[in-house]
Amino acid sequence: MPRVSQERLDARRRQILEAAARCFARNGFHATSMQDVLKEAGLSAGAVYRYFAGKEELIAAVVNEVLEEIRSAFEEAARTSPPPPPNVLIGAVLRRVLRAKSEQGEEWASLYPRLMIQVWAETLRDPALAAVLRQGFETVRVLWVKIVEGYQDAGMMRADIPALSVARTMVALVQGFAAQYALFGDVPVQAVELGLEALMSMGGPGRAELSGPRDG
Amino acid sequence: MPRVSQERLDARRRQILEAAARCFARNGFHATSMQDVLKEAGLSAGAVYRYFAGKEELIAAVVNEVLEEIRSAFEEAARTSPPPPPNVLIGAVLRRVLRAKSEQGEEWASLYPRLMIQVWAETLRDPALAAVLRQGFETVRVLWVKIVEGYQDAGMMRADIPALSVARTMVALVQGFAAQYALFGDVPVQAVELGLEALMSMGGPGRAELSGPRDG
DNA sequence: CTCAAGAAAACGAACGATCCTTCTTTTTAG
DNA sequence: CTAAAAAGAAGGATCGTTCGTTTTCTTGAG
Repeated sequence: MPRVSQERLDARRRQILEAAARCFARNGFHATSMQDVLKEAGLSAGAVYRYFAGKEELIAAVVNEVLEEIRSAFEEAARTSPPPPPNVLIGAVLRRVLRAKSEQGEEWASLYPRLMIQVWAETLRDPALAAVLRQGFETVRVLWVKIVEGYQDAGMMRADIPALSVARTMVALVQGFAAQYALFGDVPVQAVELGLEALMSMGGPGRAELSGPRDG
Repeated sequence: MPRVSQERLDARRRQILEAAARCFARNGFHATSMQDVLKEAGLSAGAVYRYFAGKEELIAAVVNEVLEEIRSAFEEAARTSPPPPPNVLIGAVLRRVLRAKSEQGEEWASLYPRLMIQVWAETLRDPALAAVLRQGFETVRVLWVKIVEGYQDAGMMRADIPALSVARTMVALVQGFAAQYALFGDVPVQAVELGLEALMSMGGPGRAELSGPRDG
């Protein structure tokens, strides 16, 4: 049985996957050709097609890895006990995603944020992927809703606002900052942490006077 | 001079542009073929190529329209006097972008959010577009920094945090919510407004005790 | 008002290029 | 030495674009 060792197979597979991920992060799924991936991986077509049935499967593999990474970042941050305030929580998720370069030490810090945007774009044209993403966000939201309810029960936050809305807002903040990071790169995570902290310091504008910066 | 009337030419051009926008929002820039656009517009290749030199120019035109729309949404909201609190400001931007369907009454409410994501994806592979986007966000941030400084000067917000960080955070919130809207569709703008209002009610967690949900 | 003339606008088949994939051959590992 | 793994040229399909032809629309004369 002259087959090659299993770790060698796994290594080849990961080599291809990471090369594809770099290409996709650079040019998107549909603007990168198979030959781009082959060149980036330093392999031939025959080699790659032994590990992946086609381009779609390659895309799916990268997408799944990205989603798994992001989902786990949200969940790990949510597992922190006691639950940190929102700005710290959001900072933790972002740092986790940014730090998660390739499995090995890798160059590009914004690889996952970039891939995340590509995944979003792909989600718009693939209902099945949209369902997966929806499910993932649902899971995360459930976790974060509990944390928000914790804030409210402890009297740290107004309790007359649905926790779901707050959780969605916090997730949106993570998404938006990650997008900024992917697009412009030069944004420290501390900026959101501080920015949200400042917003949190504004105190509820009561229920009636939303528009007056001063009251008379 | 038997040329056709100018409005007819403009109408054709917009017909093509809107058809392309719908296709791009549905499938992304590089996964939609020219024939997809031709079919959506109900025109032939010869007709389309009389108005646009090629696919790249078509993409550029759609991209510019999207960026213009979003930029103006940010700027119009910033022009409100007196400056509303952050949650209202953000809500205004989002409602403006969501309401801006096609020039004419159109079907898809999430057309611009969808295109925005496609534009982000394209930005990752086009440095020139990245520069344009960076410039646009820079302009918006300047406007919003002034508003934030207004909050701080009025004593509504902690003044020891850079206004730039707060502005970036608010923009990130808009971006993130728009992304959620494009991806899942079923999110009312009110959710962010309320969510941020709740976050604003948390009161600054001081400088030392960030982790304790209760104090002893 | 009718109608023909001419130019612009639209058509759509066809071309070269590129894409993804396959398959035979060569190399490599056990 | 053998079978798996990798190579790389070739095939079929699709892409963006061009270009010769047809249709449409404006204009000016009758």
